[in-house]
Parts: sequence; structure tokens; C-alpha cells
Amino acid sequence: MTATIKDVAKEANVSPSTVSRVIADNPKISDATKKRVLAAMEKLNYHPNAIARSLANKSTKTLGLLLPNTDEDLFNNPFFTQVMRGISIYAQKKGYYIMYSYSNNETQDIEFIKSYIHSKWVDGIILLSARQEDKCIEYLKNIHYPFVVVGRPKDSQSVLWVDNDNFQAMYNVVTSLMERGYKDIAFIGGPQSLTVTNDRLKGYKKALWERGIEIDENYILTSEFSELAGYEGAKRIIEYKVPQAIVTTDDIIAFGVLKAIKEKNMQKIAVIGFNNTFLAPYQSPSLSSVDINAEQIGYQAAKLLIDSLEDKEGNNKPTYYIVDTKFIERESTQL
Amino acid sequence: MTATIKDVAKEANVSPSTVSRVIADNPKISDATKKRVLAAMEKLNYHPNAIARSLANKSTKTLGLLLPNTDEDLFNNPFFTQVMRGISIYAQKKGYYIMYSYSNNETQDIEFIKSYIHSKWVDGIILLSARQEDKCIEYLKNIHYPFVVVGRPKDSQSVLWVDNDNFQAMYNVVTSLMERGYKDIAFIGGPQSLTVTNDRLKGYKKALWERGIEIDENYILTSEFSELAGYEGAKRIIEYKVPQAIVTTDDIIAFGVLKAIKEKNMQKIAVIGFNNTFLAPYQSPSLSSVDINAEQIGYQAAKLLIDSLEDKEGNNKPTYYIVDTKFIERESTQL
DNA sequence: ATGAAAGCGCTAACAG
DNA sequence: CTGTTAGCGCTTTCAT
Repeated sequence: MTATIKDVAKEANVSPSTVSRVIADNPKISDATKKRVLAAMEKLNYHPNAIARSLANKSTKTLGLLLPNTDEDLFNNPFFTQVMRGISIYAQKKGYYIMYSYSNNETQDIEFIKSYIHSKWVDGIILLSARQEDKCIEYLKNIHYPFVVVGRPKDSQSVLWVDNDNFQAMYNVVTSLMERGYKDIAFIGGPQSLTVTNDRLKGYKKALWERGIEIDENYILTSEFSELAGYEGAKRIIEYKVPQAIVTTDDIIAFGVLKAIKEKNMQKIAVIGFNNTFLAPYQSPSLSSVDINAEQIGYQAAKLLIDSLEDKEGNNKPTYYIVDTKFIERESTQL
Repeated sequence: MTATIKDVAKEANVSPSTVSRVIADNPKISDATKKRVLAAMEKLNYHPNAIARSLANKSTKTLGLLLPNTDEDLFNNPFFTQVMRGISIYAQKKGYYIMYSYSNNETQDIEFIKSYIHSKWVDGIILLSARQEDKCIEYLKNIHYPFVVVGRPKDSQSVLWVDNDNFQAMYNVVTSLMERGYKDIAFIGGPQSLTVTNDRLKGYKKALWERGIEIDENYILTSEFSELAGYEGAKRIIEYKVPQAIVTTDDIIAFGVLKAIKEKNMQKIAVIGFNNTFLAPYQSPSLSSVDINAEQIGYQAAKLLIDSLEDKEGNNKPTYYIVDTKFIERESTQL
């Protein structure tokens, strides 16, 4: 049916290996024959069979992407699609394909990972969202399989990862608020099981602590990434003691906070989101948010993994990448 | 390194072909040897090499997914992630893998399709979002390559597709509004190049027409899927002539409409979105929206394609699937 | 019911 | 610089 390397070889009057060398762009091939082979390929509309190449090469040039699916809202969160796009951009640039799987829990995660690895489908794995105690990281590390994780792993020794400096980002936001006189600042975050939540919480605490403001545990709430969590969290906090500002770890949470504030008619409470999602400007008041550059995170993750895959010498490159954040001020912090 | 079929064969004292038959669950294998082979696999921690199988089988059990990337907001739209999840669920159930690519335009689309096909990486292709004149559909149809499209293609003859009944869904919404006395109803839609926009627009027109309401072209706006489009569209419409209701073809657009309405202080204008995204309930007023069951769309698309791939006999199954919609009423239509 | 052998399409020594 | 040969790991006739 479709032309194979043999057909091309015949057509060009060379051996299959010569054709193979042309495909691989091997330098030791005379220009003359190269031309001839290329012409033959063209004529026969030849395209290398990637499967056969993979089998012979023991490399598929594809990466496996593990998507979390635990929480309905977590996945609706634009963060993931942005990261995926970033991954794609670098992968395509380097001629890599991406496969993806959803999983509902850590056990399934591991299953998919094993399936990817055992079946030999992928050359490396990308993990989205690092948990505090992450079995996947543990597993992949133990078997020395190439992977990169989006989010700082708890034990980052000898694992590739990319993340924002979440500690610093939140620290800066809270400090900036305090510099304008805000004192009673509450915190509503996602699941405590995620590293990102903890990092941001630490930034929050450090900022308060530095200015000698006592940390009130009733002002700290963590649950999940949802508007509902933000909505109910804000109501609880307001009922406890009306704060001057509420910082959150995600725009989705902040949306819920805004709703609660509106209902309670407490519009002077400042609100800050994270991720600077596309709807943040369309809230009323428009939501101030920390832009975490999600696409860049994905891009750098793919880069870290692919580069390490292709760098046989194992040169001592850094094993992580920190993506800059930027605090975007809008109406919700200027009331 | 890892065990191959030969190792298992030796361990179990059988030939490689016997092991292969066990893997394929071939009926003509004695239970005794089957047990023995299974035990050997277990012992050696054997896992079939999917690449090698694919090469021999000429089938990869993976599907290629083409994601549109034209519009920043289009891709941030949760619709796609929901469809992807649906696709994944059925694919995983049937043991298929999914590869994805983003493209920025139709030319790139075709390139990716060719790359998938020529490289033999995938067994079939899933197209997201049908354009009115879709070169990808044309191309795939011409070469008789297996594919399914999400969204009704213009010429749906002999192509697999799944979609909502967009005409009917919009028709129902508008009719329902008119039954409660609304007369001046404006329409703000996405790009005219998409089938979905046109189908919904037709439903809108038909509903008005049936009730003898003249269609005012100034009440019909189409541009892109963004809050900005909704925001500016609504302002333009209001300045032209204040309507009683604005129907849109996407929640994102509706969010922009809500913002404009708030600014203009015209809160009695009813607003309707489409897709019933997770933020719709969190607008104020909460947004009435048509639930299109995006995950189901993805699931059925994968099902249509995979089933057709596996059904060698080409039984005359239907080539399309219509997913139900449901109008979810919230505050934005009950003012 | 099981084995031997050829082949899927490509790559990689090794020779020359 | 190019050809020969073996082999990647699995499947599949064709025998027996």
C-alpha cells in the first residue's frame, strides 16, 4: 500500500540503509545520492513509519501527560489548559507527540504511569500538580524513569520540576497590602495536600509575621478549588470578624468570595485571586490577581524533560525552573 | 533489560507464538499451558511492548485529537476540556490512547493530520469544532481516513459526527421567552464561520418568525467567543434599542453581556448563555444557560469512532449522535 | 493445541 | 560513502 523504505531504495537504486541515513540526516552521505533518494521519496510519496522507527530506535518521541481529575472544578480550571498549551508548543517544536490520560486518584495515576512505561509508548512523563506526599513522584524516582513535575515536589532532590515561587508571590501580595495599611487579612486556599497551597500559606504567614501581626488561625481556611469553597469560606470569615482583605490561592475561589462579599454588602473588603484567569477582569469589581504565567510553566516543563531526554551526556543542567509571577491590580484592591 | 515474549516462552517451555496467543486470548490454547504462560509472565514481570504489537498489527489503538487554538478565549472555554474528558473516558474503557495537537489555523490543521496519518501513529482522528467550510473534513473524507467530528459538518453525508441539536435548543429558548411575553430579543453569537453559530442563529430566527416578529438585523451580532465581544455587543445593542432579552451562544459571551447591562443599569434585560459552564451559577444575577452536556459529546464522539474502527463488517450503524440539551433557568431570566 | 519461520518497516554495526 | 546483515518484539500463516 504505502511506500516503504525498500521501495524508495529500489527507486533510487540504493540500499535501504542509505535511505535510512538520509532520513536521519546522516552527514556521511554524498549530496548526489541524497538528492536522488529525496527525489525517490517525493515521487513515491514516502513517509517514514514512526512505529517501525520507534521499535528500532527504542524511542517514541512522545511524552505522557497525567491529568488530575479529582475535583470537577479543578479540571475546569483554565490553568490546566494553559499549561497543556505550553507543553504542546515546545513539544511540537522538538517533534514530540503528547499523549494524555485522566485519572481520578493516586492509585489510578500509578496504573496509568505503569501502563505508559510498560507498554513503552512514551519516553517520559509529565505530572501535573504535585501533592505533598506524591506516590507518583516517589514511584518514578525509584525506578529512575524520566519525568518532570509541574509544581515543586516536597523532596525536589534530583527531580525535574517547574513552578512559580509561590511563597514569594504570596508574600509580596500580602506585604503590598500591609504597606497600604491593611491589617486584618484573611487567607482562603485550596487543598492542604497540594504543595502550592502550603507554599502560598507560608508566604502569607511570613509577611504577617514580619510586620508583627499575629496570625489568627480563624482567618485561615483551606478546602478545595471551587467558587463554593470561596463563597462559604468568606461568609464564615466575615461572620467571625470582618477582615479588610481576603487573599485566595485561586481566582475560582476569589469569585466565590466576591459573591459572598456582595451578598453581605461588605464591598470594601479587598480580594485577591491567583492565576489571573480570563474572567478576572470581568468580575465586578474586576478582580486583582497574580498572573502565574501558566503557559510558560508548561513550556518550561516540556523543555526540561525533552532537553534532559536528548542530552545523553547528562550535563549538569539545573533540574528546575522558576516562572515569574506578576501581581495584576484591578478594582478589587482599589476600593 | 525488560522481559520479552521470548523470555516468557523459555520460562514456560513453550514457543513465542504460544505466548502471543495467550496475550491475544486465543481460544485454542489449553488451560494448562495458559496457566503456565501466565505464571511465567507474572514471574518475569512481563508486559507486552505496544510498539512491537502495533508494528505487527498495523494498528496503534491510539486516536489523534486536533484542538483549535485560533482564539485565546476559545481555548480557555471549559467546553473543550469537558469534551476531552468525555473522549478520554470512553477511550480508556476501550484501551485506546489519545494524542493531541494544537494548531493555529486550518493549514496547520492539515499538516498535523497528515503527520498523524503518514507516521501511522494513530488509527483515527477526532476533530474538535466544525467550520462551515472545513478543509480537514474535506481532506479526511477524500482519502477515506477514519475520523469523527464534534459539531455537525455542513455536508454530513458519510461522516461520523456528534453534536447537540443547536437549532432546536435555541429555538426552544427563544420560544420559551416569547411565551412569557418577551418580544424584543437580541442575539449575540460567536464566529459565523462555525456551524454551531449558524444553527443557533437559525433557531433564533425561526422562533421569532413563527410568532410573526420581524427580524431586526441590528439585533443580531456575531464575532467571537469572548467576554469582550459580549460586552461590546450588548452595549451596541442597548444603544441602538433596549431589548427585553439577549440570547447568546456561549456563557463567556453572556458574562460580557451581564457586565454591560450592569454598567448601563438595565438589569431587567434577560440574559441567556450556552454551555452552562461552572461559573454560570456564580454570576450576579446567576446566569440562565443551556446545558449542552459537553462531556457526553466527547464520549459519544469517541464511541462513534472507536466502534466504527472495531466493527470490521461495516454494519450500517447511524453515523451521528445527537446529545440532549437542557435549559437551566436561573436569576438572569427571572427578573 | 502448539511450533517454526517469515515478516511488519526501520536502524545499526560491520565491512569494504 | 554505501551495502550486507542481523535484529527491535510481536503476530501470523502454515505445518504437524
